[in-house]
Amino acid sequence: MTFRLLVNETRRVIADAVSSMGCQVPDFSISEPPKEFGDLSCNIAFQLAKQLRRRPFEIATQIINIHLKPYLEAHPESLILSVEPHQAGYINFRVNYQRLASNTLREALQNPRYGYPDVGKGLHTIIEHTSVNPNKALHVGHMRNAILGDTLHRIMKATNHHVTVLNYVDDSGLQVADIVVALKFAGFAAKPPDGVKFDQYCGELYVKINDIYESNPLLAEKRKLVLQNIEEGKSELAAFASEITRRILEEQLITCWRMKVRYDLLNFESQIVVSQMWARSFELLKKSGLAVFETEGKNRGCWVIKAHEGGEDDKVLVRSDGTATYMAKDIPYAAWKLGLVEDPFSYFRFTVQWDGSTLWATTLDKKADDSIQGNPNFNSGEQVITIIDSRQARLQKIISWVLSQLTGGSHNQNQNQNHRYYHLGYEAVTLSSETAKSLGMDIGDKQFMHMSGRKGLFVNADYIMDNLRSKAHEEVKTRNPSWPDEHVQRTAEEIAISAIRYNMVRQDLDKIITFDIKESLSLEGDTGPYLQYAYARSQRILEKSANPAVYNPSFGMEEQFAALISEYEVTLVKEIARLDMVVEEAAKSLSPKSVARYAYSLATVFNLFYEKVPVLKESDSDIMRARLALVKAFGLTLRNAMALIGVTPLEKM
RNA sequence: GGGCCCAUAGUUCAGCUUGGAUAGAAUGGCUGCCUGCGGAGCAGUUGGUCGAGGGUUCGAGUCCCUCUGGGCCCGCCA
Repeated sequence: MTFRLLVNETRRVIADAVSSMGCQVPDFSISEPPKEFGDLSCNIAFQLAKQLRRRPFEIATQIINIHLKPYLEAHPESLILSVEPHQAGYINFRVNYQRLASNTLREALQNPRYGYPDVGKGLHTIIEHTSVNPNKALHVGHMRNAILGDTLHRIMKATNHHVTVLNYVDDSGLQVADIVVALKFAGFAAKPPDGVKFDQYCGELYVKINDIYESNPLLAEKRKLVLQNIEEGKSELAAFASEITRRILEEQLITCWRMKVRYDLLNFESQIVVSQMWARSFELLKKSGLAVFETEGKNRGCWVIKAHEGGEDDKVLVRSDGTATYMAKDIPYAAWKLGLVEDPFSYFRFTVQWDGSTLWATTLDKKADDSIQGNPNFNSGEQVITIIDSRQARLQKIISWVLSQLTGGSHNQNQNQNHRYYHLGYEAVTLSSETAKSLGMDIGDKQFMHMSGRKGLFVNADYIMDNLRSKAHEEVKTRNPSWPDEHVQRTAEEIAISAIRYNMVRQDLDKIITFDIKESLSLEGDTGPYLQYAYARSQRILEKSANPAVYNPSFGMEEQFAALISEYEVTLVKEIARLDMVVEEAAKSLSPKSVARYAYSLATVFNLFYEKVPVLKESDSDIMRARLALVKAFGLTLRNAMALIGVTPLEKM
């Protein structure tokens, strides 16, 4: 909190100074300079140089002498200690470090929600992620989606958004029919071999049956029959299909929960289809003039969305035979998320998840409704974020535009702040040349290969987690030979999950992740376990300190924080002070990676402190107490940052 | 043909939204540091025409334009 206070004060003081000089206040930045120049730095003099036709250094000197120094004299309570001009033209500030340390550490020690600013003010935010077709097991590409979505959910929740997480289940498509054909008509065993999860088994059948279609037109015919049955929804085949998708879905959820991902609601496509939501949405589109019936041209007889910007084509919504296209089917769901159509669903408790929360599911059976007491209010989001890979960007852009028209705002100008639909896209996870080779694909000179579920070219999510766990198991075992194996297993699993979660969020969304099985096994350097290790180290110090009460803030030891003056302590305090600004930025710009970056940086700064500054071996007991408080505050801060990215704090590892 | 994204050290990436002080990590290679609060760590060293060219600016990795290379998208499929 306090770093923000410092920045705010600095910004305000400078703006006041400039306007009292009779100048227009231009855009200027407050940033952290290389440390020899101070704690904060301002470029205002550069920005004014042109307007005033004078050298930046002169301007900086004038601002300081005439305005800033008198301000500091008049305000001894300021967080700013001193201010200096630099030849180059910067205005450099030094912070009143004792004040910063005491404010920061007190806050970090006392506030369990330290670093979680109220950005959302309760804004209802709907996040959809995962949404894997229920015909296969998750692969590493799905992991990126689920982990990204879950991390975003954690960040939004921490910043006081009222978050609802949706997982969309497309249970009525061709991919589902394929599994039914494989099990019913192609002679594959109904049960997977021992040790193979049902979703994984079906994923294999999906590959095989698609191969078989090419040489067996009879089965291809069966596929059409099955699809028809599924869509009509009454037959025994349809019941079988829904049984299969439910079983696959349950297996997929086990994998997701293993990654510490959670949801609030499952939406089933089949129910959206029969709920009449499409018909209602279509009425809305017609009424608003967004859907246009074509009487001539290549789309004659279709309802289309007209192109509204360059480079786009008209988009067919309803074919000339009256059926809705794929994109059209997404509109009612999106409209439902925003509360633009009446909610046709009842809700029932599907199951309880790993974190104790209830996972709900939609149903059209009113008698099955569990939601009478305390209506969960899943839809009508004020802000809707849909996480799908960037290949869908074009369609999502159209949907987003259509919805912005329906809510009466201009999407681009955010005129309607209360109904916002965002597509959060991210680049693909591809396989490295080495990993592709291990799957039997030689890709020659290419750097990477795109995965394909249908061709069987993918790396299974559970396989990766198992691999990581066994690697972590070895490491834990050698370091803790006396631990019971069950405890080693549990710890190894936590390390594995943290490693993969960190790995999936640490880089930017628009960067392709080239997944390499061997590289993914790293537990050193810029990884999740690095954070856990720094945390565990801090906890060992606290555990070994003779009197745990020494870091209790109620001892009135704030003045003692002034003893934390080595550059390592100062750097650590300043890093701790930054968390809430980082989290705010992450929530506003939907940027999970910023939190990962920060956590890594915080852990690095602590490791440096750990190396250079003795705590338990310090002979001055006042200084030791202050350092213990710093270590405690660090641990709490890192823990809060790790919680946002789903990296588990471990006492020992 | 049209649209979107990427290009920074051998490799994987920060930094670009909001231009500013010697471009930072990790990893790999080489070298040190455990009778010391946990060596999953720390330190040193190696390694960069910030894809190319132009422009704007007092100042460009960052903004604009062009080009090159790579990826994705553009159906009355889903």
